[in-house]
Amino acid sequence: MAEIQNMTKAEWQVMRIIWTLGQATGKEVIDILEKKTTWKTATIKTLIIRLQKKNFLVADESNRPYVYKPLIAENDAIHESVNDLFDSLCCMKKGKAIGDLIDNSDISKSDIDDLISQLQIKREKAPDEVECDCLEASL
Amino acid sequence: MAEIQNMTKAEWQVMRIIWTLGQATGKEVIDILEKKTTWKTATIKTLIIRLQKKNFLVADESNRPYVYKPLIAENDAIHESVNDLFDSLCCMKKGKAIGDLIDNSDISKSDIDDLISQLQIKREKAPDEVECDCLEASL
DNA sequence: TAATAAAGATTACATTTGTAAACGAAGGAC
DNA sequence: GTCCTTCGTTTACAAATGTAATCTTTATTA
Repeated sequence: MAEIQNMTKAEWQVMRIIWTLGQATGKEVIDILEKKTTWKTATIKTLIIRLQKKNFLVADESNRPYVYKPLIAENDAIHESVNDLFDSLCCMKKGKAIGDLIDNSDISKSDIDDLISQLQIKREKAPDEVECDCLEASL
Repeated sequence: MAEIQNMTKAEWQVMRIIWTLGQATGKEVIDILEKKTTWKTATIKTLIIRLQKKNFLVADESNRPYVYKPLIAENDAIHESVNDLFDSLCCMKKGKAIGDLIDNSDISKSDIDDLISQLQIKREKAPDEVECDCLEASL
């Protein structure tokens, strides 16, 4: 039970809108995504339906048009997907990968401050070396 | 030309081995992955073939057994895939997402030091706020 | 050199994903 | 109340992916 499926990139775009608005009708999602993408209405409808099947969205059907609400918090979804990707990286490379992300992301001063203090604390117990695990049995 | 395809998670496991070894025969890859996974030999062979078709691997066929070599550097592949994921996140959330990754990754002291100084430099020009772009046309 | 083992190539098939058209039901306009 | 327009549901279909068996060629060994 509690089928863990994953969200595709296309589905993710739909979720972003609903997360940001808190909830949304199909039309709201469609209007926004037709500006952001080249997708047809029908495509977006399909994505909404798939998100419901995957239990990422639920429709409030008490009124029409239906109002869709997220069943997963944006932060949780981000946590899942980012860590899922990092799980498949060589653990020796993760530090540099994070550096690469920092390079390529806009981050606010206050977030930067948080990251710096987080790193300072982490540093105390950090190992001198992280060993590559690419050839080991585990996955 | 220069078809940009992406590496699936399964394919990524194959590449990790070849990156780590520098190059490898099919048998080497198979031996390692049969320990790490439940995949059958045939499955792993398929993955190797697909990686060749996608131009991530090339086989040196001058001798048998063939020796497979990467056509993309591990760091470049990591760069591609992490940034590709981050591209679809709400830009306001990226700082916290990085914090989450730091929490969940083992990072060596020296990598942490590098990250801290990188952040200190970045801080100078960092904005006070990063605006959410989830509803904007752009993608 | 005939038999066997190993390595590589071909084929297979279900599921997921991208992308969308067509169809049916509800609500609004006349 | 009938007609049109939304909105939601069903169906469609190709490409990618996970997962693997089988066939063929090369190498090894008796």
